[in-house]
Amino acid sequence: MLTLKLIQEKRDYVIDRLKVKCFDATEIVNKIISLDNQRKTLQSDTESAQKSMNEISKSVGMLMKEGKKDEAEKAKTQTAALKAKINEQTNQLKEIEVELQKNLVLLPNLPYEEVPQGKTAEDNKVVKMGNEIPTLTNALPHWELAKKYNLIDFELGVKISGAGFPVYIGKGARLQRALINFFLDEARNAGYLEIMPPTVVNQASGFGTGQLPDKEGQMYHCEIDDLYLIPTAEVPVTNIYRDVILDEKDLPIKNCAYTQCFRREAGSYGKDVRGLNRLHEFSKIEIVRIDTPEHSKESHKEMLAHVESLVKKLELPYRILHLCGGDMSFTAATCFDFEVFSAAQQRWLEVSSVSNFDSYQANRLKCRYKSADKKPQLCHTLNGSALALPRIVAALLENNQTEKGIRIPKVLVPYTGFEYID
RNA sequence: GGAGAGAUGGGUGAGUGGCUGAAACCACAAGUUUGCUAAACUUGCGUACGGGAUUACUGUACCGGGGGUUCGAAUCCCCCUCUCUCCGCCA
Repeated sequence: MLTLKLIQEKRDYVIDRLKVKCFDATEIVNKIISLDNQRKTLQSDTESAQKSMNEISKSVGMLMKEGKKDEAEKAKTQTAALKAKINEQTNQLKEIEVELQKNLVLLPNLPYEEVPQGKTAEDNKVVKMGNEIPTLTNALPHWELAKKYNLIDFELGVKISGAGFPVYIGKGARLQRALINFFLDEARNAGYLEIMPPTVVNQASGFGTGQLPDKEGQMYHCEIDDLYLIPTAEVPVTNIYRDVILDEKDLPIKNCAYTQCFRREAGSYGKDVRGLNRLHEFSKIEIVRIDTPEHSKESHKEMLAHVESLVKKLELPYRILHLCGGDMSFTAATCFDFEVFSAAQQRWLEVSSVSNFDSYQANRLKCRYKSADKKPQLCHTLNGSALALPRIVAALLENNQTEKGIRIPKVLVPYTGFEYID
């Protein structure tokens, strides 16, 4: 969430910036400012009452010690009214703070200046394209290829779990493992520390990264234990730094993690969900960075370069989109999507989203850093997929189908141990 | 699942009603000394939100969370959560 300080000091700027996200913040911002001002007045008032109270209490102690019982009793009688006042005001303060908090979480993150104007995915700006789109004849979509070569059994998944939980078999399973190892190795070579986090998290973690309370319905929830299955490794890996004050010299922190990801995808159906296009469970390697405000943009560039190197090495036709204000997520300050072209479906498939959250997420997480003799200040957090497997697999299968089977990109062969799926 | 113990600052850990935002030690930072390193010594070292010339300084709150008793609570009482140990079960 945005900081109070920013809203107080740059009211008009905040409202103006949020217009890029097609969000009219005027009302909420005004409410927040008025609540905060009330809070300040009330707080000063309450604190001065508390001060008097503390002084009286102290004097009672002293008088008792000196054996002046009568005077002590007399002092005690002065406290009742004060106490009532303090109680009442403290309750009011709490109410105001709750209300303030409620309003604060309603405001999306401010988009950076360079974010394109626009409302929908149509307005996203293609900033780069790479690798040739292959021209295929009689190309099969990946779900048919998966059947033909016995790589993925979707029906079996339905039997065991339900739609959206495919079963990978033989070379299909090995391809998964190869991609996971390839992506992790690439990340490690780029300086990321490998983490293997839990895939089930508590409420506090869900709140920290912003899935809760707004996107509650997107996560699987184990009610008995009140735990959530993670929709992305971002959740556990970023929450490592919840309520943490880091040392400036430890930044930037660069972590990566492979996890299974679980998404309910409530409400989506139709041809978009065919095959591997949209799943309830899938594998993803995520890169996460914690950085200083001064360096986070540089970090973001490096992450984009890393993700681009992956799709390049996999020889997949790709394009990079700078998301417009309206299509960006609630929490992002700027975001680039990577899409690969799936030649049989003739569609671009999103395989990565690389975002800078500025201090928005850090403010929720209370993730701060400290330099020499300065006060702690909020970090910037960033993350991106590097990469999500299913759509990569869809594109690999479709684009590389040949007469003699499906060709594995050179860079993956050491990982798969085979050059063709046939 | 059964039984017990515990939760204090970055860490270890003292503290059974006021002089405790909190001893001591460790870690960390700055300085002094020594030819370097090390050692020794000195000093400093929590967070949040306020007030303030936004420097100095200063107020309030915070000892797992919430409530209560009291003029006054880290300390007493109640509830909750979590952690640890032992037993059982088990990958």
